[in-house]
Amino acid sequence: MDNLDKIFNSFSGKGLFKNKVVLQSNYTPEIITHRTEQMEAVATILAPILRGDKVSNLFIYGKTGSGKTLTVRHVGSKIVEKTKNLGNDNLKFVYINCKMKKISDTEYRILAELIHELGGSVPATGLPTDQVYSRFVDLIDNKKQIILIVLDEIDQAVKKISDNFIYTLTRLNSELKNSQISLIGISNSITFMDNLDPRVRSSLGEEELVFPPYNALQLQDILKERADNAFGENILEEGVIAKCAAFAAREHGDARRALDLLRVAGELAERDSSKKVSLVYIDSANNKIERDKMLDIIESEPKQFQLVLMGIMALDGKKDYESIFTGDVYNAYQEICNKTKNEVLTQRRISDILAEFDMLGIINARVISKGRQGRTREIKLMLAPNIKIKAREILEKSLDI
DNA sequence: CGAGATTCATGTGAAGTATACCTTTAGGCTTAA
DNA sequence: AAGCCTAAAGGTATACTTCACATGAATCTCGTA
Repeated sequence: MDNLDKIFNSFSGKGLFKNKVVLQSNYTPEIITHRTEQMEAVATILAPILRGDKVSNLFIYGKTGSGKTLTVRHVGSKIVEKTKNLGNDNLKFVYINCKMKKISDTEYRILAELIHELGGSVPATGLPTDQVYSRFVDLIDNKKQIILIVLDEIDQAVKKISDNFIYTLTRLNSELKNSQISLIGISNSITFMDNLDPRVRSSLGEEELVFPPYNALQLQDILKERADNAFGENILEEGVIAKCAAFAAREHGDARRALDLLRVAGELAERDSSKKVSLVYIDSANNKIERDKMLDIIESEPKQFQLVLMGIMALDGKKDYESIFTGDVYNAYQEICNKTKNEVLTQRRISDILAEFDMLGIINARVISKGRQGRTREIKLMLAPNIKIKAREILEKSLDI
């Protein structure tokens, strides 16, 4: 039997999964475990919508994977359903994730996305921003309705743009004759509100809600709940769920992470044509997730960013480099540009690119002063060895080296 | 020997430039009555 | 005459450049004990 047969066989038999969708991150379960309190709180705040009243703006904190998005969407869709049952269609529920790079990292794009979600359309660029606002107003204000806008990862948006975007949005209410806008902001940084314009803070923070992270036991409950649907009988080895929960609990109780772990572990086991998901698969799953995330980021980076990264990788690990400095990176980068016939950018720009890599966690850079030898960034490549190799392959392929 | 002054290599902010799109508008051409 | 197409004019976003100034500790300088 050759390898292909083996691969196909492992898929043709009944796999380990009964229903894999349940473990995917965009799946919305019917029952949301350990979040009843928060759901009720959100519901209470949103309830006035049923009487057609405007509701307070809501602000929600909580670490990633603490069920914020899930809860809000769930309550949102319930309330939309409810209003429909009451014979109204005067509620629009719009969910926007400000972090998805393609969609929204400028005021313009968020607005465009908003309009798009509401059934309108705007070009990707070109209009004066205030024109876009007036289009938005036109679109909304043609009848009496309530617009409930959820801005997920709002801290990202504010960081990239500025907080008067939110201010404008809240102020829009005074321009609207018929409809009303309510905002729900979701953020995973607790400190986010602190450095906000006071006016914005007071208008956005009319109601606040904190989602505490799940602890390991709660994570276990969530995992069990879903694993029952996702896997067949007796597929999971004893302690698998506990281990997933423990891993995720270590990462500030990230439920999404826990589910991913379980799913990937299942996939790996299946690929091995194992009959069971055993504990070791969780470790490999953990590595794989880490790696895939990084490699995805690297692959989708623009060309110049990749060139810079290539420069860093060329220096990384060389004996004569105790630590890497901006100037070294710039030289290596120039060399690579010349070799690959790419345009060479200024050092100023490279400085910004390095700062962005730092944000992404691909490198760790800190500004140090070397006295007479001036000031510079001390750069460390933060990729695990096995990732480095893969990353290099990806870069070479994409840069055509 | 110690306090300031210097200095280096870059960080960082502001403002400007080039390019790629977008809308609006006006003029010219086609078309149908 | 109405309708349609096209090109020019006037905007914006994005990625980058240019210019100018800010930094902060090792090192130098020089007065003093």
